[in-house]
Amino acid sequence: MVIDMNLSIESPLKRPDAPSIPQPSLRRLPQYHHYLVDLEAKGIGRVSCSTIGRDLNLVPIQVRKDLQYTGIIGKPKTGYSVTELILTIETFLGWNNVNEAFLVGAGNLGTALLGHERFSKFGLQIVAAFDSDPQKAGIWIHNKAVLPLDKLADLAQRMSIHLGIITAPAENAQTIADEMVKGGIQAIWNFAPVKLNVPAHIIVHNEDLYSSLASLSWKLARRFRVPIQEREAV
Amino acid sequence: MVIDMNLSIESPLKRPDAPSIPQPSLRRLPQYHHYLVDLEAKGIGRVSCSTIGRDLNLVPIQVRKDLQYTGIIGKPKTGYSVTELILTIETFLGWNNVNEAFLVGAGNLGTALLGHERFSKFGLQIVAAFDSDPQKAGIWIHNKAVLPLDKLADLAQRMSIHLGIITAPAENAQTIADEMVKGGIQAIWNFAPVKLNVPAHIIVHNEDLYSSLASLSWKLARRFRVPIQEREAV
DNA sequence: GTAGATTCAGTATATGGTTATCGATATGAA
DNA sequence: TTCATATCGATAACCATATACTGAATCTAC
Ligand SMILES: NC(=O)c1ccc[n+]([C@@H]2O[C@H](COP(=O)([O-])OP(=O)(O)OC[C@H]3O[C@@H](n4cnc5c(N)ncnc54)[C@H](O)[C@@H]3O)[C@@H](O)[C@H]2O)c1
Ligand SMILES: NC(=O)c1ccc[n+]([C@@H]2O[C@H](COP(=O)([O-])OP(=O)(O)OC[C@H]3O[C@@H](n4cnc5c(N)ncnc54)[C@H](O)[C@@H]3O)[C@@H](O)[C@H]2O)c1
Repeated sequence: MVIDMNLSIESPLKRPDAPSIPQPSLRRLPQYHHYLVDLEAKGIGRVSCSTIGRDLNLVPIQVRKDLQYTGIIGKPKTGYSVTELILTIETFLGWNNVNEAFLVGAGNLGTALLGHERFSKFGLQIVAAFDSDPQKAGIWIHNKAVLPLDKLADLAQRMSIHLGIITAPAENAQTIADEMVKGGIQAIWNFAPVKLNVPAHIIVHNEDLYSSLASLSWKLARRFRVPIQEREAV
Repeated sequence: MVIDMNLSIESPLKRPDAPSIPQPSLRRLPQYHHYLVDLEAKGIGRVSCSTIGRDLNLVPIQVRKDLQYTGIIGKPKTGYSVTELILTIETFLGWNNVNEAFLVGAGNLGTALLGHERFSKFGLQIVAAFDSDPQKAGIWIHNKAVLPLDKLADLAQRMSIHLGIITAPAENAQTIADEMVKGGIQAIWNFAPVKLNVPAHIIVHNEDLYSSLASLSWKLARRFRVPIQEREAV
């Protein structure tokens, strides 16, 4: 199983396919992309790592390193073509090709994701939702059909869906993952805070908001608990 | 500004307060917590790093390292007391104290967060929402009042709110952050995919779903693009 | 056209986090 | 009690990533 929990919980037991780009760099690319799209909208044609670094609070060298992984080549003194750079990043990330996805768990979070049209700009197309709640099966949310869960495996197979999104309660996530695997889904974006047991070839990407919350609340707690001078010294 | 973008975009220009615990370890703690709560519910009283590692797909040594940061002390041969460990993690993360928060942007994502009661288990209490849309100001979402944005600064000050959550469109995020700072808010959980400019002492934690999506779609793209043998070799 | 400044690419070093090793200690069986 | 085993805590080695350095390329200004 290719686990990647927010960069931090990649299974150290086995690393079958070490990435050709560091995870941190990979995760910075969308930042650059967003920034570059802004630049392009402003009519700016070329940009250097120094400029990007200044605007995004990163050291220029790191920016250059990150961009190098995408294969872009820049010109000394002038930097990179903004348009070319955007395209290179999009190609590198596979944002030019559409990934059709099924979402399971049409609750609070699921509804939010279903309603997020911008995902389509980044190659993500949620084509249908599934829910075990009979009240929800049959309704439409943000123009997407909500179907009963037992239809998933068959449909995924017939529609060649490769990506599954889990936004159901943690206790049901494993069952849902099993169903997805049965349907031939290759990758799972898991918003439930549990470790999924899936076959080795399945890509699992855990999106754990509690991890973030932990980081945030720790910092906040430290701020109000620890005296200033001690905080600086740590 | 203490920037932490998903572990990966911490500003390298200045590191005023290096953490006494590595970010990855910090982000793993909620995992352990979740797992331990399960164990406790099953009536299991003691647990070792080996067991945790086996169940969570981590090497035991890493588990031990992570737990050591919290200050817990275990007993050789038997491991740690589950209850004590849970309490230690909660205390370490500040989950015992309540963080009251304001949320700005009562749209898709904002509504999902407002409806997530489990946050209260982890010390996060969203007490009110704000929205610039006059249609939304005045209504209630998940039992939380939605107020006009211009009330934020004053209310934050009077209620001593220290945490702000931004779930508004990217283009308005900066304005909202400014307003939060004006209201004396100390930390911002930012779901909009932009870099915020705030004073140095403000903690900013960016939650960038697009980063995750990038990581996921890159892996997926690579899987379908790159031949197997090449993939293994990288 | 040349000097100087800037930035790129490639290589090297430093840092921080992960993994391994070692001795110490608690438990349970002989 | 004594021995075998599992696990802890601390220290050390290792690896991935971040940062620094070097030389070449390009532009601007004179
Ligand atoms: N909402 C948030 O802000 C938030 C924050 C952090 C984490 N999460 C996580 O996201 C997940 C979903 O959260 P939510 O707030 O949307 O919950 P929710 O209760 O609003 O929605 C869950 C949905 O999943 C459906 N469901 C339950 N079991 C199912 C099954 N076996 N198959 C298909 N559908 C099933 C339910 O009918 C419901 O519609 C949870 O795991 C939660 O921990 C949510
Ligand atoms: N919904 C998702 O699944 C998702 C996924 C990834 C990222 N995001 C990000 O989260 C943010 C919100 O997304 P969303 O889907 O909830 O958008 P949304 O359009 O549904 O909601 C945005 C809300 O913010 C309000 N708003 C706009 N300007 C405001 C201002 N100046 N002050 C206060 N409120 C204001 C709007 O009235 C609206 O209610 C965006 O930045 C988006 O990029 C959302």
